[in-house]
Parts: sequence; C-alpha cells; structure tokens
Amino acid sequence: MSNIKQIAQMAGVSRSTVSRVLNHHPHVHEDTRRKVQQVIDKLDYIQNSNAVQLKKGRTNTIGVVSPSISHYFMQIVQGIAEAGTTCHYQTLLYQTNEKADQELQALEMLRQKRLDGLIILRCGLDWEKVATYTKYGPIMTCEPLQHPKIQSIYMNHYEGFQLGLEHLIEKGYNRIACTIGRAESRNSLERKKAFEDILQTHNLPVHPEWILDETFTVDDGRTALQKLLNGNHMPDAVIHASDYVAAGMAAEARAQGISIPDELGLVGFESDQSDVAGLMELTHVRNPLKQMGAEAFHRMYAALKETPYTAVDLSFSLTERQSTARGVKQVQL
Amino acid sequence: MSNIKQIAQMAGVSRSTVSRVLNHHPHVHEDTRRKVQQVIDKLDYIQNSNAVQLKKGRTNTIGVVSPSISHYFMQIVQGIAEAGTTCHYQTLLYQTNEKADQELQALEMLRQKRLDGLIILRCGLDWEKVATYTKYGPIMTCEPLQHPKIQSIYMNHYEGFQLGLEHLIEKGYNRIACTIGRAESRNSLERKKAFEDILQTHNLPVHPEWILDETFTVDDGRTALQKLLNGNHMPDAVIHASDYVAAGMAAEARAQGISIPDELGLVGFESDQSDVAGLMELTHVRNPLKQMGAEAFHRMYAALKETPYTAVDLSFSLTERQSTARGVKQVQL
DNA sequence: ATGAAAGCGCTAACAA
DNA sequence: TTGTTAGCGCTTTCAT
Repeated sequence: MSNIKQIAQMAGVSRSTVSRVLNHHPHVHEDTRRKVQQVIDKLDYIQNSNAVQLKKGRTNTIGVVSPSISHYFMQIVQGIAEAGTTCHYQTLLYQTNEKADQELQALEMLRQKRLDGLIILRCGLDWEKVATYTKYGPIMTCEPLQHPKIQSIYMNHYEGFQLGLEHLIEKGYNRIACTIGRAESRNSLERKKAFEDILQTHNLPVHPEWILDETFTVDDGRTALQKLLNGNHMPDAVIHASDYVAAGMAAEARAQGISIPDELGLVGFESDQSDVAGLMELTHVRNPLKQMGAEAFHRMYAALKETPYTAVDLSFSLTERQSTARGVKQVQL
Repeated sequence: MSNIKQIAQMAGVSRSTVSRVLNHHPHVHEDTRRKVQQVIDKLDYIQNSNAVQLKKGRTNTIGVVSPSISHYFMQIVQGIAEAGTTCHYQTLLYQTNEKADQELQALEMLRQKRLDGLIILRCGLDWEKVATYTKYGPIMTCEPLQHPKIQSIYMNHYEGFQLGLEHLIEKGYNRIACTIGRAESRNSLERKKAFEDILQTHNLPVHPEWILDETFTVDDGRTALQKLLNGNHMPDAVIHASDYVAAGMAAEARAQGISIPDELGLVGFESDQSDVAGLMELTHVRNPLKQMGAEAFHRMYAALKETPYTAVDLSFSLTERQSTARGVKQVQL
C-alpha cells in the first residue's frame, strides 16, 4: 500500500504538495501537478480515508436508524441514500428491530465521530435522552416531533386522508367508514380528525362505529368488513390507512358477494410500494416516502454545512383504480 | 470533546495506561484501572474510532453491494447485518441501481480501506476486474460464480423447483407447466433442468410450450394463462418462479372461471417475503434469503480472521396453501 | 505494572 | 509556488 510519503519521494516534492494535488488546491504549478499525478497513477495510490477523516474531524457519513427493513422504511432510506450520494455522503443503516440497545448504538456512533449526523426514522428511546446527543452532531427524525434540538421531517396524514375522502365523495359515496392503524398514534389521530372534519363539511354522517382502529393486516381487513356487516348501518365506502387492510376487505367482500365498487367503494393507502393495490385493483393514496428521505437528507446537509435551507413541501397523490370506479363497467376481479 | 491525553492527565497516568484500560488489557493494577475508569466516566469520554482505525489498519465494516432495495435483496442484507452485529461488524449498504459507477465506488471504498471486505449481491462489472480488488480485502458474492478469488454463496434453484414439483405430483397433478424468469439466467436454466428431470423421472409429459419464460410480473402471470389456454393442451398445474406471476395467474384463472386448485394447481416461489402468496392463498416454495445473508457474513468473517470455516447448507421449504389443496373443500377466495 | 516515544497517513498553518 | 512542521487521537513496542 502506497502512501503520501512515497508519492512525495518518487515525485521529488514534499508531502504537502502531494496533498495539494490530491485535494485540487489552486496555486500548484501545472508541471508539478502533472508530475505528481503521474506517480499517483503509476502507484495506483489512493488516500487512506481514515487518516483524512481523523485529520478533518468528520466522516462524510450519516447514519439512518430504522426499526426494520420493511419496504416502507427502505423507501425513505433510498431517498436519503440517493440524495446523500450526490453530495458525497455515505449512508449507514442501523436496523434496530425496535431494540433500545441497537438504537443507542447508533447514537454512540455519532458520539464516536463515526457519523457526522443521524436520521432517526423511528425510535423507542426517550427524546430527551436522544437530544443529549445533538452536541455530537445534528439529529433529525421522520417521526412527528416538536423538539427544539431535533428537526422533524414529517407528513401530515390529515391531507392524505382528505385526498382519499374527497375522491370518494366526488364519486358519489355518502356513507363512508374508515380503518386506521394504531388507535393512539399521531398519524391515526390526524386521520381520524380528517375523517370527521371532511365528512362534517359535506354534511355526511359520522358514525363512531364506522371508525375501525387497530387494523394492520389483510386479515384485519377481512374482520373489519364482517364487523361492519354485523353493525346496524352498512357504509357504501371505506377508506383505509393501509393497502393491506383494503386488500383484505376487498377479498372478503368478494367472498360475501358484495360488489366493488358498486356496493362498496374502497380506497387504500400505500405506504410501502408493494404491488398489493395494483394486484387487487385498489384506488389508493400514495405516500411520497422517497422524496421524504431526500428532504431529510437535504436538511441534514444544510445543518452540517450550516447553510440556510427552506423546507420543501411534500404531498400525497391519489391513483384511481377499479375499487372506486363507480358507474364504470365493472371488471371481474 | 475529551481525548486520551486529557484522561491521562486527570488520572495522573500516561496515555498508554489509559489505552490499556480502554482495551481491557491485563497487567493493569486494579486501583489504576478504577481510577482511570472514573475519569473516563466523569468526562463522558469515548474513543475516536477514526484514530483507532487509522492505527489498527481496519474498520470493522463490511460493504454490501445491492442493485436495489427490493425486499428480495434486503432480506439478504438483513441476514448479513444481523450476523455482523453479533461479531461487532458494521454493514454499509451500497445501492447501485445497477449502475457501474456505483458498483465501482463500493470497490474503491475497499481500496481506500474504509471497508474490510465486500459482499456483492449482484454486479454488472466484469468479474475479472472485480477480482483485481481482492488484494485490498476479501470479496464474496451471492451470485452463482466460479472464481478462484471470489467466494460465491449461492443456492441451487434446481432443488427449489424440485420441491415444488414433487409436491404437485404428490397431489396427483400430472400435466404440469412452469413459468421461469429470464430465459438465460443461471437460476432459470437450473429450474428448467429440474422441470425436465423430475417430470421425466415420473414419466410425465414435458411439453416445450409448457415452459414459459420471461415472466416476472402479475400481468405476465395473467398473459401466461391465456397462452396456455390458447395452446393445444391445457396443463392441470403450473409451478412458478415467482409469487407475483403465480398471483397473476390465479387472478386470471378466477376471471376465466377456472377453479383453483381443482382444475388448476398453482405453486409460487417466494423470493421476497411479500405477502402476496398469503393474500392469494398460494402454495409456495420459500427461499431462505436471510440465512443466506448470515452465511455470507460468516464466510466473510472467517476470511477476515483467516479462520477455517465449514460452509452451511441452506435449503428451500414449502408452504402448502389453498392453491394445491386438491380434494379438500375449496374456500372461496 | 507503568511510561516514553514512535508512528499510523494525512492536512494546513506558516515560512520561505 | 513549494517546503517545513506540528499535530489529529490513538496503539504499541521497548524500556524501566
């Protein structure tokens, strides 16, 4: 392994000059530059970045803390990594499996200066504790959070639900139910609020029994439909917080002989770019996760460079498919 | 930020002694150790790993080159990362999007000593070129490859197809077709060979038109069924190289009023732990990707430590569901 | 059991 | 424009 000293010797210059060539400094004579470059090429020399980093006090690496490698989070990670690459930043992924010790490990890496900054997608740790690490480098999160020391890049799910609801209403559905995920999560509360607000605005009924929480899986979707069927009133449409739940409800509806979209309209919510909605011909709202990751990185970059940065607004989008195609010839699913 | 010098001063010892405490060396007096440790704790000191790495000449980090963040590859990555963590190794993910420059970048990281080793999941580069980098650290791949300098951790897909085929035959299907992916990929060739071998062994017909290649998506599965229906002979079962293709065929069969599993048995192939097979009640063969990742890491670790290691055999498994449940009461999907 | 000192490979003030 | 020099923070012989 060659080093800067050897290059200097062979080129007959000092190490500083080699360093200058390496770092594209101005004020290096063209002849010298060329001579040094020749030796560099000949020896196939490359900088030892440990040494560079030690000297410069940074690593051009940011860490990303993710609870899992589900497509949901990986979309965000991809956004971060792609944006990072263009700015010559590495992305180091810490998959925690929601374990506190894994989360702490990532924080410690920041402290050890192996990371210039940290983006936390989800974290079980107390935020005050996390905040104590901001003295070692900037920390951001993609969870909704209000904290003076931790920036939050986060989408308001109110708007996502609003988009889906307005689509349903436009299509003429007027007895609308919804499924949300964890009852008490911030996203769910926002969805619930959107649900109530939008329906009220349109003078549509809001039945408490039409808000079904703790729904996550395909099976939950099946069960949810049964609950609705056993209730006093049956809605004519359901908006979901997940494509999987929507898919489950679609499958169950088919089993029960309920026609989609005529008797029941369905809107899913894509949060992981699985093909489920396409497979089941489900209209759904899309969460721009990759853009969110890119946004997180750019904010991190600005913080690192102490550069001003204006946050970009991210928005949901809706893809219309068979499950709300009312009045259109129904294709057999 | 405190450093070893400060600790040494405050504890009234030399830097070497602090280093010894830090690295749990023997031959440190218990009193000294305690005294030093107190100062360390008090100052909230932590090693600068750049300096440590510079000194030791390694980084305890291995790189993983993946073409995408699809669940398929991420499963392998997760296996690598989990195994790595237990051995105190970091995993750095390079998502290449199949771009040569991204692949090269990962190789360069190895050369720059930012990585101790590299695991290449997929790579478009010429393997001879890749092999030139083995002088900077061990390189392994999860692609099938015979190369003196690059180890390959790889599963024989012959066995996977065999498993599925034997299941179908056991269930009494005897006119079996198959879909494979890219016609000329190594995996496909192995699958094709398995298909021909197993059927011949059981004296079952092998129609060339029952081998459908270039099938990847849900839509391909739909089209494949139509092709079969338009052919001279209709099989009574189809084994697939992908759950998505199988799902598409299932959906199309339903649309055509073909009963699954009675008129048509279906076996999928899970290569990415999506829920598609579950959603569509598909029997399928599972690829143990995570274990494969773990195996790759352990081999890498052995190479790094120059320790002998015996390769572990990985095997496919089959999950039986509705789509081959012949003779069993059929559940309405 | 402990310390002194050299050096890992590099960068950047400062001097020339 | 180039060289000299002093570190960055740490580990590790070699003495003692």
